[in-house]
Amino acid sequence: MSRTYTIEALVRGLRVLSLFGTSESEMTLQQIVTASGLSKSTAFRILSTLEHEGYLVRDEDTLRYRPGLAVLRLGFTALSGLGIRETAHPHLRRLSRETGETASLSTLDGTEVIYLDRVRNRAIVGVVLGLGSRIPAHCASMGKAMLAFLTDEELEQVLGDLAPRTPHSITDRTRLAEELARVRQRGFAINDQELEVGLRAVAAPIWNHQRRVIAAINITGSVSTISRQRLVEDLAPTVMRSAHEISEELGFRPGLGDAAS
Amino acid sequence: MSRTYTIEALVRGLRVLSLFGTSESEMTLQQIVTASGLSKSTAFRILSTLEHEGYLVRDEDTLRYRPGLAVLRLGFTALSGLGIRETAHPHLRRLSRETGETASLSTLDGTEVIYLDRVRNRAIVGVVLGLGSRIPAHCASMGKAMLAFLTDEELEQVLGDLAPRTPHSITDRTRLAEELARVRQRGFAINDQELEVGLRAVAAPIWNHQRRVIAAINITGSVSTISRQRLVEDLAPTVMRSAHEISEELGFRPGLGDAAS
DNA sequence: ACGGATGTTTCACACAGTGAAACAGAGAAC
DNA sequence: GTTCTCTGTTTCACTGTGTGAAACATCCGT
Repeated sequence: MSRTYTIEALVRGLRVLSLFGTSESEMTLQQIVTASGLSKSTAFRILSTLEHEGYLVRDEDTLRYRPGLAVLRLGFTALSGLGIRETAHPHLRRLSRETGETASLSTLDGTEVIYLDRVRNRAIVGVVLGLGSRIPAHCASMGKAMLAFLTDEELEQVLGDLAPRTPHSITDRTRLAEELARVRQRGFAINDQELEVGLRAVAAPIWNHQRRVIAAINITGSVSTISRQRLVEDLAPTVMRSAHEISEELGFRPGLGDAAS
Repeated sequence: MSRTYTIEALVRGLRVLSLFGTSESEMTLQQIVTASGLSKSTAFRILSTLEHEGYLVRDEDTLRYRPGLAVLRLGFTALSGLGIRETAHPHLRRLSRETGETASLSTLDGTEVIYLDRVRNRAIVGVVLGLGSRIPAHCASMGKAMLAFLTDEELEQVLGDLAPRTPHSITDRTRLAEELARVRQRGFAINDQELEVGLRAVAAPIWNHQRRVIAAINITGSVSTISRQRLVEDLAPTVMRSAHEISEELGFRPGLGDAAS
C-alpha cells in the first residue's frame, strides 16, 4: 500500500481522535496511552494539540478529555454535504407517511451500516437519536441490500466474522451468500428480527450515475404492525419504488447488464 | 502561549480538515493550497493521509475531496456525549408542545452560537437541519443570553466586529453592552428580527453546578404568531422556568452573589 | 500541436517529533 | 502523619520524518 504519502504524526493524531468515536466519549491520558499504544509523552502532546485546536476539550476537574465543538462542525457539514441525504429526505417522509412506519437512509462503511437520516412515524422527536450510529451490515436489511451488490472481492474484504445479534441473525457465510443472491434477484432485502427481536424491516439499494450502489433505504417497524406478508407484498414494492426514484434523481439510468464507462 | 506541546504536522492536518467545516464542503487540491497557505507537496500528503484514515473521501472523477464517514462518527458521538443535550431534550419537547413554536438548545463557541438540539412545532421532520450550524452570537437570542454572563475580559476577547444580519441587528458596542445589562437584569434575552427579518425569539441561559453559563435555550417563531407582547409576557417566563429546571438538573443551586469554590 | 492549468513524484536537508527517564502532585493505604 | 503508587507534566538528546523546491506527468481547451 502507498505508505509513502502518509504522514505518521498526523495519522497518530487522527487515531487518537477516533478513539473518542467509539465506546467511551470521555477518556483520561492513561486510558488513551493503553488504547493507542503510544508513549505517554507522545500521547500527551497529541492530546494537547487536539485540545489546542478545539477538537478535544479537557475537563479541568477530572482531567478527562472529550470531543470538542470543532468536531461537531465537521460532522454536520459532512452530513449536509452528502447529496444523497437531501435527495432522499422527501422520499423518506413520504414513505413514513404512507406506511405509518419509520423510514431510514444509510450507507455502507466497511462492515458497518451507518445511519444518515431517519423519519419516524410518531413524528414528535428523537429523530436525531441513532443518526450516525453503526450496526453490523449482515444483521441489517439495508446492509444486506448493499452487500448484495458488491463484487466477490469487495465482499471478501469487508466481511469479518458474522457475530449474531439475535437467534435469527445470519452467522454462516454460505447462508449469507444465498441470502445475498436472493436479494439481487428480488431487488430488495428483508430483515426478520435478525438485528433485534420484534423488529422487521425491508430495504432497497440506491444506485448513482456510475451504476454503483452507494446507499440504501428501508422501512422498519414492530412485528405487531408488520407481518411477513405485509413486509414482502406491500412494503417491499413501496420501498423499491422510492429507491428507484431516488436513484434516478441521482442520475442513475436503468439499463441492461454492465455499463461501459 | 504553550507552543511547546503542540505538534506542527498534526495542527496542519487538522487545519486542513477544518477547511471542510466552513464554506465549501468539496475542495480541490489547489483550493486547499491557497486556502491553507501550505506548499503543494505538504497539502497533498496531508490530504492523502486524511483520506487514508477515512476523514476525507476523494471523488475519483472530479478529484475533489469531501468529508468522509469517519468525521460523522465523531460528530455524533460528540453530540450524544454532551450531557446537557440529554438533560435538556425533554424540556425542549415540552416547550415546543406548550407554546406551539420551535425550541432550541445551543452553546457558545467563541463568537458563535452553535446549535445542539432543536424541537420543531410542526413535528414531522427536518429536525436535524441546522444542528451543529453556527450563527454570530450578537444576532441571536441565545447568544445574547450567554454573552451577558461572561466577564468583561472574556467578552472583549470574544467579540470581533459586529456585522449586521438585518437592519435590526446590533452593530454598536455600547448598545450591545446596554442590551447585555438588560439581559442580566431580566434574566432573559429577546431577539426581534436581528438575525432574520420576520423572526422573533426569546432565550434564557443555563447554568451548571459551577455556576457557569454553559448553554442557552430559546423559543423561536414567526412575527405572525409571536407579538412582542407575547414574547415578553408569555414566552419569556416559560423559557426561564425551563432553563432553571435544566440548570437545577445539572446541579446548579441558586444562591446569592458569587460563590466561593 | 501547443500552452497553461492541475495533480504526482523525487530528493536532500534540517529540525520537528520521538521515547526514556526524571519530576511533581494527589490520593489511598496503613 | 508518612509512605507508596498512580497519574499527569517536563526535560533532553537523537534520529527519522516531515518539509519545500523543483522536476515530471496529465488533462483540457483552443
